[in-house]
Amino acid sequence: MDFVNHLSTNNIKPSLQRIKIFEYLYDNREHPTVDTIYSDLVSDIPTLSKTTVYNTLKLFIDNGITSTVTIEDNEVRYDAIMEEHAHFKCDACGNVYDIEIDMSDLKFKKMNAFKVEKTNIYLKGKCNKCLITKN
Amino acid sequence: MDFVNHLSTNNIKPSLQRIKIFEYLYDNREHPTVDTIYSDLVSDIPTLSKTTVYNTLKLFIDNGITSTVTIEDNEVRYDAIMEEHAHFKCDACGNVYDIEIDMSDLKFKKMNAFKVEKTNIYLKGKCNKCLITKN
DNA sequence: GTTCCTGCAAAAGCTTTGCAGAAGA
DNA sequence: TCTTCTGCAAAGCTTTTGCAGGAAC
Repeated sequence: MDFVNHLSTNNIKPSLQRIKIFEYLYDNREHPTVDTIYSDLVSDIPTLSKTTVYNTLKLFIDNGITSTVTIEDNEVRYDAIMEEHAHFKCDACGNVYDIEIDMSDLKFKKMNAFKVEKTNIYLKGKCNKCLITKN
Repeated sequence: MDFVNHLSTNNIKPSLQRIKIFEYLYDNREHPTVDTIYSDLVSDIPTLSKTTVYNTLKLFIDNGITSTVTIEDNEVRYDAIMEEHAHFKCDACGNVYDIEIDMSDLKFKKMNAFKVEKTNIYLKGKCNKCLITKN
């Protein structure tokens, strides 16, 4: 993926910090938190600050190239994939996985009067790896 | 509903604060935040503190009679209904509505290896009332 | 009397804001 | 040069913790 071009076409000037942060989000599909993003990138960009990470993520969200994942109450995670999909968090290992979903399967009762613009689906349980390890 | 009995059967000693907080949650289905619960109850119990609201909600959650709703990143809401249902938040008026849902309609791909223990579905859009008002 | 509950005050986190200097066009 | 971006420091919020007094049994 051409990150510079992707940022530019979404009205975001491709500064080094912005490129690196988006690249990180795109490559790390475990839906990192602000803290994780900062910690992992600060070795690469020693002058990086958390403020910039916050600023940049807000910019990405405002321009529609990133979305937030709040599968847990006390942590906000970030996701560079904008196609509709569900998130699954394993209670045991803490990893968050993407789950493909066909939204057309979803049928809600009493919804005729509501205009749904966004659907977020969060699942919790045990992932394959942890189920095998435990048994 | 007999709140005292409901708390007792769930191993929660029914103090005044606990009864009032659960009653409030049960009667106010707009899924209040800690702040709303505190503000609305402090006139009834003048000595009430937010610490107690936090303590009590944590106790309710630990004992399975309340769950959290994090439809928005920056606010945790609370819900006294434990049956599975979806939540719909109206962007316009900010209200959160309960939506009945038949979970058996949900089909996920690639889920054969995962053990799903909890499903949270959050919808956003415009509610009936706001759609009518706007047009 | 012993145990549990409440709530004040302080601490701890996370996120936002203000602003000055740096970088880029 | 002018505009935009970055990042330090401080402020603002929400939530948690420590602890002492109080209530219940």
